[in-house]
Amino acid sequence: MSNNIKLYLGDCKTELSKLSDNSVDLIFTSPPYADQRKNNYGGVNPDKYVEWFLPITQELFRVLKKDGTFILNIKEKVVNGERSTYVIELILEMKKQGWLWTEEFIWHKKNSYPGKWPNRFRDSWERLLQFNKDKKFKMYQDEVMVEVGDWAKNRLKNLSETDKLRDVSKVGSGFGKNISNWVGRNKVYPTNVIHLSTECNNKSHCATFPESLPEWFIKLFTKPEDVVLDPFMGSGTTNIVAHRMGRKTIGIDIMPIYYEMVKKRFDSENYLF
Amino acid sequence: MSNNIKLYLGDCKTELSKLSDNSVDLIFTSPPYADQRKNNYGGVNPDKYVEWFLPITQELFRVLKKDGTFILNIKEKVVNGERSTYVIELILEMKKQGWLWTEEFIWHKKNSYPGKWPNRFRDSWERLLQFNKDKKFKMYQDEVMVEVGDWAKNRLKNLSETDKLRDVSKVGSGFGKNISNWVGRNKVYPTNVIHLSTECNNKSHCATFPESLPEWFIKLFTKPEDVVLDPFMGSGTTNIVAHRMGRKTIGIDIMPIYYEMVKKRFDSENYLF
DNA sequence: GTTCCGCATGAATCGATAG
DNA sequence: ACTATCGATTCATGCGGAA
Repeated sequence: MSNNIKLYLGDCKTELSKLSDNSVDLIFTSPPYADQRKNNYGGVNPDKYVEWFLPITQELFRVLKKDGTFILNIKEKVVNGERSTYVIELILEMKKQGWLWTEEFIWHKKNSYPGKWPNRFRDSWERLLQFNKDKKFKMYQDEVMVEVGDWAKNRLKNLSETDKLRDVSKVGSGFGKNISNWVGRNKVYPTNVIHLSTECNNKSHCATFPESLPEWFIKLFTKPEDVVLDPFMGSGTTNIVAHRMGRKTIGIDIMPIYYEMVKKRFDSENYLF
Repeated sequence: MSNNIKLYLGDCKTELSKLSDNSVDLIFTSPPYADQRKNNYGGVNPDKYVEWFLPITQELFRVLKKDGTFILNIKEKVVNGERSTYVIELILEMKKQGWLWTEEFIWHKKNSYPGKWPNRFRDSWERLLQFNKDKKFKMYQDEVMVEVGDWAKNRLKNLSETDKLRDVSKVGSGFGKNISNWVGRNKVYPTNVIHLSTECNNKSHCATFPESLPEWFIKLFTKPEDVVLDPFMGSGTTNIVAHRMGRKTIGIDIMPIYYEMVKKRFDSENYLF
């Protein structure tokens, strides 16, 4: 097996204990949501979810480097007509473990699950919670710049001298001070809203998120040779993408079927194994 | 003053006590964010925010009709590099008051202004928390339908007779039975992600949200003659829009300057006052 | 080669029915 | 009463075969 790919079959918490302290640059994972994917994972009751997850986040805290980042993709389900609170309770409990809740990205799932109900629309977004161990963390913003949108083209092309010179926007928009820096650029930094569709085609391995989702965060928070961990590997999207991007990667899953599937996927992509 | 418009100058909690129980159909508001708008409201310390807000949500619970809805536009601020937790703590405390946290809409601010920070991107979304007193609440979904995506335009325009007549999809795709229902349809229900641009004119009153934001929720949760309340009126966007849409409206603000401004805005739109 | 069309597939949710 | 299962509902996407 290549030293750059490490796959573990077993309980997440147990397998994590085999990893060294401060050895991981980025944790990107999508744990089984409460009561979802029952067929594969047995399901976790919403009431027990926080209690079940906290020992794992404790281990993740240990293995993450001081300047590393933990991105948690999660969404609370509707129970009895109401949104469950296990996600927000989890945030509060993780803070007690020492985690800093630094940001919340929104993943807008353009092709959300269809359906119609008398008092609810389709749920078409998920949380990408960012946690860190320290206020200073590695972030390579230039790696994820995007083509400038039309609004900026229009907004900037007729910029008045007043606009360019004023120090602070009167309305506190944050546009004022450095506005002239933006003229002539065609790339801008993205926002904390990510628009992607899910990919679930006729393939045997149906990922819960598209490859471009971990790709975006791997570019943003790691450099080649850095270590990317997914403690709930599933079909291995995070690991495959990380490896393709020249990062080292670690994957853990309790289901033999997923463990074997990911091994096969690496083989089929002609990676040493 | 028209009986359809009631504006109160004073402390939110005090003024709310003048309203009858179960008399409001929709509460739509954007309270002063913690430590923000210091000049206008004196600012509320993030640590004290929940404590400060809970007596108000208690009164709001009292005045809201059993089948009414409370939409709370709020976003936690970043303090010392970390997201504050007062919003999620507020949700948990409001549940203890009897509120149901039924949904969380995302307002994607499409034209949030550029800016650069070393470890943070532009924040281009806000929470719109939906609370209800009862699982059964009024919701007029048909009022907010949107244009169908391209897929339907292409697929359905030349629907074959076989498609129109077949009872059950041969392969059980789940779409077969009622596919003929789609012929001629060009509107679909929206999702819980709302895409709107911010409006911020150079006027002295810079609205915290565009008119289309309260408009969307007023359409969704009320009918003409229903009562729409904004206990943190500010520049009065909610009230103006509600009145324009034939709803009764109640606005409260502690700042005389806002109170007078909203009165003037109603006057300038030639409403009886 | 391109475009068009059939089709399967979703981290879903509600209400009714069954144990 | 309380939980488990099932059918009905809905729409964006990419694949693959056909025109």
